[in-house]
Amino acid sequence: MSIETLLEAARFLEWQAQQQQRAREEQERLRLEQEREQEQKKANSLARLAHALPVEEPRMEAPPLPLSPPAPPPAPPPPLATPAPLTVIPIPVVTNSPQPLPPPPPLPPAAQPLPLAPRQPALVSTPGLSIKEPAPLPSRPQVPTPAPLLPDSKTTIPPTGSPKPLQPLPTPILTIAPHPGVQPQLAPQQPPPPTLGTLKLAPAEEVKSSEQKKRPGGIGTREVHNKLEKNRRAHLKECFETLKRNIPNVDDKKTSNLSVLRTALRYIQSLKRKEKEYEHEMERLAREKIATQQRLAELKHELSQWMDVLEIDRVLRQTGQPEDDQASTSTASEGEDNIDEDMEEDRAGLGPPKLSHRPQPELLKSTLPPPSTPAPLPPHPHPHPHSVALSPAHLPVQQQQPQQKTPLPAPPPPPAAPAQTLVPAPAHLVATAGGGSTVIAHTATTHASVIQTVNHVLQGPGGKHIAHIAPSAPSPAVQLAPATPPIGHITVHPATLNHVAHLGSQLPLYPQPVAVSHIAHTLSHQQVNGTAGLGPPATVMAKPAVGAQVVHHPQLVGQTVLNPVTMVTMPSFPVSTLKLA
DNA sequence: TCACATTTATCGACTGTA
DNA sequence: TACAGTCGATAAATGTGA
Repeated sequence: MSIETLLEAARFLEWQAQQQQRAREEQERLRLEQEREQEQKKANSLARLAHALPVEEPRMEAPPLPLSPPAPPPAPPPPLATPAPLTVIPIPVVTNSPQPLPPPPPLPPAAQPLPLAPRQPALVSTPGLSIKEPAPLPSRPQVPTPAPLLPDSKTTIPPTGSPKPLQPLPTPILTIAPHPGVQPQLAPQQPPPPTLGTLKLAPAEEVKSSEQKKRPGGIGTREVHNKLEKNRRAHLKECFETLKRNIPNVDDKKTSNLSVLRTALRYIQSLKRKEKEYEHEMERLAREKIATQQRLAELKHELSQWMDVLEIDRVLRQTGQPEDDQASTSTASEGEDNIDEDMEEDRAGLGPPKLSHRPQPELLKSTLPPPSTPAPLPPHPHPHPHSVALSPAHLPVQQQQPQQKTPLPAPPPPPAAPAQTLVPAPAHLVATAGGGSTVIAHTATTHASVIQTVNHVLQGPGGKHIAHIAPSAPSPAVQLAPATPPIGHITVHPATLNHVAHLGSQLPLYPQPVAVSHIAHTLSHQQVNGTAGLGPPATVMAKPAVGAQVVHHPQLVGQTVLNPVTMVTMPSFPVSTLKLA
């Protein structure tokens, strides 16, 4: 059992390779046979036809049909393809031969009323000759077409095992129909060429055997059985040879069947091992591919974020450059002159009508991240420059400022500020973010602490300058950007503060006085960057919402305020986003 | 030439299928 | 139940190396 299975398995593997070779051989042989038959035909004159018409005609017809067309060149290709079928066919041929024979017309003359006559030739001829010659003819045309090994192998297996397979063969191919009748005839002709050792039986003996065979329990059955057994052994031998051919490094003749089986077993096992190895390799490569793709996606995502940041910076620089000059570029060295200028600027920037003209989109755009990338910023591995401004690290700098109390003059309510002063200064903040201005942005819930910090820095007499920012509700900034998504980072511009102050005065949202403290004109970018000397004394402007107010902190005059402080109330957003302690 | 191994042939029994 | 096919046992034939 196991041996056969192994044998078949190995045969299947090899069968493909051998098919072509055998097909060629078979093709050539078929050609030779056809030619021979044709020659014989020709040799046999029409006169002979009278006697042998029945016998010869079938021969001629049968072979010619399949062979004639291929004979020139074509015949070989299809039939040749199936070597295995050859082995298979033989067995079926024998079995079938008896049955098909009776029907054919040629038989009647030679054979008696009994079917014995027809059977004998078929039986005798088929066993020996049929095994290789007759079978190949019909089978080849069929097999070649089904190129795939499996089908062939399957076909081959059943035929060998039982006659039934033969029937399928004839059915599929027209050639088969003639085949059964022809085979018996072919057998007699081919016996000489076949060279199969099986043909020991003389025709006469065959006849006897057939007759006896018909007798129940007679010798004929024994002979038939022997023939069948011989065919079976031949087929088995063929299979071993096929298997041997498919096994590499096997001597053609010095290996016994047993050694062939052992070698085949080892070979199959090695192939299985290789297959597993390749599968594992494929799995590994697949995993690597997935990991690489994930990494690529991450890098792309990161790159896109950076591109967004760079784009924002670029826009800010383009739009905020003037503001830098006006607001942050001013230095303490400019002295109180700057204060006046700032005041004027602030006043100019507070104009409500101007506010409407103010390019809010730019402001929003500069101050707020694009809607598309709102959330990512906080978690972003690389903190945005703006976020640096929020870093609490800046607060100490402010706290280090001299704590001098300065009376806060009550400035008159700021007139409507021109829109020009509202130039968004995010660029300024960005530029100075590294070590410059500090923007204190906070929500309503956190602003108090910020204010305290500022007050601490600006501790003035009476603390009148303390800014008070509306605790809740949308801040002016929010109003500026009502539809803005949650803010990931905050950028504040003095001009915005102006807006805040102004809006705070106008909007009823803040019943309480709203003030924005802005410490500006401390250091220019250059100063911050160390490219310029200390500027004029710092000034602190407190701009109460109700009645724009600029608070001048003389205590900061002459002080180097590295981090201009601006405070603004931002729309509420997760406290976690605030980096302020 | 002999011993051994392998292959081939034969026989009987068994199994599966129509 | 008959038939076809398979399998195991046995003997004969064949091939090969000492």
